[in-house]
Amino acid sequence: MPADASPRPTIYDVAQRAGVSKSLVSLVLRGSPHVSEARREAVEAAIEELGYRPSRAAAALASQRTRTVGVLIDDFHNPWFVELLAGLRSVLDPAGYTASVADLQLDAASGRNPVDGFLAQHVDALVVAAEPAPGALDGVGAPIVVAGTRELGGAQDADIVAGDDELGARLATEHLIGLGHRRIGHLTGRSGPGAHRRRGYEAAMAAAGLAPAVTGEDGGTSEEDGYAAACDLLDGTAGVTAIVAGNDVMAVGALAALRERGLSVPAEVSLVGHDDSPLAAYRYLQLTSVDGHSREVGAAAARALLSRLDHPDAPPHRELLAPELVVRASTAPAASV
Amino acid sequence: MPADASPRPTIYDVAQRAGVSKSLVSLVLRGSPHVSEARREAVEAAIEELGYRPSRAAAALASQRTRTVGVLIDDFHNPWFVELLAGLRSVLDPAGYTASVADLQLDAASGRNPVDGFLAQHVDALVVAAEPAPGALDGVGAPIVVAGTRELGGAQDADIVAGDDELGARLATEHLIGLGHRRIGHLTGRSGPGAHRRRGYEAAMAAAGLAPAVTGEDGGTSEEDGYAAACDLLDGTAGVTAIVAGNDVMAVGALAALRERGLSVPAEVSLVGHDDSPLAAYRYLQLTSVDGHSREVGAAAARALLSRLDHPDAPPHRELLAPELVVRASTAPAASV
DNA sequence: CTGAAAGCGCTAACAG
DNA sequence: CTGTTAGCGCTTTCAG
Repeated sequence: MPADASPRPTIYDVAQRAGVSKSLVSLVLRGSPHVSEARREAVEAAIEELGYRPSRAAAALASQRTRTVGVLIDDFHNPWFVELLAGLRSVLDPAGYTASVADLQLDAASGRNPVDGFLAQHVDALVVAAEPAPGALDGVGAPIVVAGTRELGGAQDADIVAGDDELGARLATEHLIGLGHRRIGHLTGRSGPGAHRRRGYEAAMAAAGLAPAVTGEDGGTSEEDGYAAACDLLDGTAGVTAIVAGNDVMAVGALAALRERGLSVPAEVSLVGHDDSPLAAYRYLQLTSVDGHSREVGAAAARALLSRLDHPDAPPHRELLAPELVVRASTAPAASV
Repeated sequence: MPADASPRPTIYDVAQRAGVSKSLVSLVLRGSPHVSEARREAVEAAIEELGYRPSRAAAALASQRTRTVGVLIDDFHNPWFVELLAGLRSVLDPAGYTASVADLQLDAASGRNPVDGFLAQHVDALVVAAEPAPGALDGVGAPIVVAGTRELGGAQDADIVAGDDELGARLATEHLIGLGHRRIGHLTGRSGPGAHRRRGYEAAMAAAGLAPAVTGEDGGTSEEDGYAAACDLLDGTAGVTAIVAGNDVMAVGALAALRERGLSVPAEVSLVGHDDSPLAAYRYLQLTSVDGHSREVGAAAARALLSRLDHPDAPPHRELLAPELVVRASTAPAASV
């Protein structure tokens, strides 16, 4: 008999070793309550001794479900997704689901369609934490929950869980107004959250009877874009004493623009970021920022997903979580002139 | 024609629609050359019309290989992995392999063992871009390549591809020495790369006949740790005019410590980071940093993986890529006293 | 509660 | 080049 290299033990081997039938092993694996204690232990012992690991592929094929949910991230470079993912997993894991993550940018770079990948993988559901191209989600059979953003790429019946970006920007702006600032600018950029944040800023300004000043509408949301938008703002509008940036990275860009012009933060100009990323907490930056509670958003999205899986025909679930302003050292009362 | 709900089309449906046998469809899928042009087109048309997607699960089960490689990341918060992953995928994708990514931190948080997950998934190989706990890699049947670090968690026969951290730190230190600095400190931290970087720093200092000053050996490698180590260095060693930080994030921590002490960068103290992360390139920071070429490391690791898959018994492959110093605005000639 | 039997959708080894 | 034949390892009826 040829010495087989390492024939992975199968459920069959486990059954034999434990002296039971394969079905019983399968039941134990799935945690069925209809198994006697003695047999369960025998099976578990056999599994342990053999180093047996159930084959996902076989299980998926037989059960027609993978217990895997695909998570679509926009860009691994934007650390925003980490907390979101942690939140998702905090409820998906205990429920026995596995998260499979893909990055839109990376997939685009290799000319792949991540949605196709997930479909080939037979994911049971999709979490979209990105703004997919319109139509990219068409024909996905699985349930979809859009997390962290409110743009559904044509998936009209998708569930949505996101932070209330509009409210977040309003909080930031009101904080500045409360500190006595009157000429407050906003750095925006092309993106779903960006549009909502801008609206929040404008609403707060209008409510206080102040004139809005927005720059960056034609740009993106990177550090570079933040720098450019801040330059436009500072050079175009006189007497700005406070800035609401579209996100933390843009705020760091603004910091450079301010320093270039000899304006100190927060003595001369106050600055608020958005996302409360690790960046904002760095001692060297100490950015006041809006915490969107992404972790909670992730957890809520996962709960929505689970309930959708149970009730495929329930009406779309739409949930907006309230953000919170984290005040650090980049904002201060307006200098009394 | 009855409107079928959505029984995913199978290879069988495709065959029928194209008027060929299932085997032929399978051949087309695998891109076999032994198929006539006409039939290939018929099959492709049928696939298109039906919206057919091959089932990974079935393919994996039947072929006993998943064409998937598991990639173990240390922490999604550390953006270092993004380029590494991009490099990996740039060669894995064209070869028909899929990368499945797991984060050690996240998995630990949910009490999961990522290696187990990959094994259950039947990955064909493992890329370890992290420092796994000793023994965590025991009993993995699949080939392992350690990427980006040189610590093999007990996987003695693993292939290794990494940046030459020792050389990187030497380059950084020599750059500073070349600028006329004599009292140069180093901020280290507990980590594999950290140890190598420290050695590089010490070697360069010794070669120049300078006394080393290292702090942070008991800490980690975060911004906070960098701040603490910098405080220790500045308060413990008089006249430091340059600092080699263990990484960029630590360098940002050091920036805070320097500012606290009224020391300006680079006029009074020069600072070098490591990793050339996006952080270093921010206009507001402009950190001179060591670029480890992670993208290239990733690509090389993937190549090593592919060749290992072809030659399971080849001797271990060990490859160290040379890093490069990126000079920005945080370093300047030592003030002539 | 347990065992037997029938596939899930695909690949692979052959014989036409 | 094509069709047939077996399974891959597991879940799932369905009888015992």
